[in-house]
Amino acid sequence: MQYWLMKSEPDTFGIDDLAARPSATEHWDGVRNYQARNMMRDQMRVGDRVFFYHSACKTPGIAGIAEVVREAYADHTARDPDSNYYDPKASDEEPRWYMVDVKFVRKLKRLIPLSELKAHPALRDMALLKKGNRLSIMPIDAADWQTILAME
DNA sequence: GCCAACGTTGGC
DNA sequence: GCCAACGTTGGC
Repeated sequence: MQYWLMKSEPDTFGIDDLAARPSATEHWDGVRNYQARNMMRDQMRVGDRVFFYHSACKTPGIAGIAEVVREAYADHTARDPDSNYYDPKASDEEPRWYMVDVKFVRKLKRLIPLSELKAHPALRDMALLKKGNRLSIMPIDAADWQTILAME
């Protein structure tokens, strides 16, 4: 099993929104970065655990835990001209963009802010903390996962 | 295939 | 709202 971190803007879709969905499950549409897409499509498996990260907000940080419940399939928003994520180069034969389904597991006891992650010596090499990193999906080391859970 | 221009992300 | 970092696009 693999651990991941996925970013979302809480003003648009936060951990509470995921929890409120039917079956607490939502498809993770709108990924439009090839590196993120490839990880999602090629490596994410049912049962993988995900840190739900709140980005572009007042206090960015890790808000909760989710679980992958369906592996990559075509992101239909790429075929919808009315969607913000519409991509004219996507087709039914060549979807180009993919999404997975994730299910709410739980919120952390408190949001663990980015500032605390940065301050933790053991997390120095985490991809999330690398300068200029803008990937919306990234793998998390098992050791880092445990370190972060211990910060709750 | 290079690279300048442009758009986006996301912390602050 | 600013701006650094990065990805993508498209002319040549």
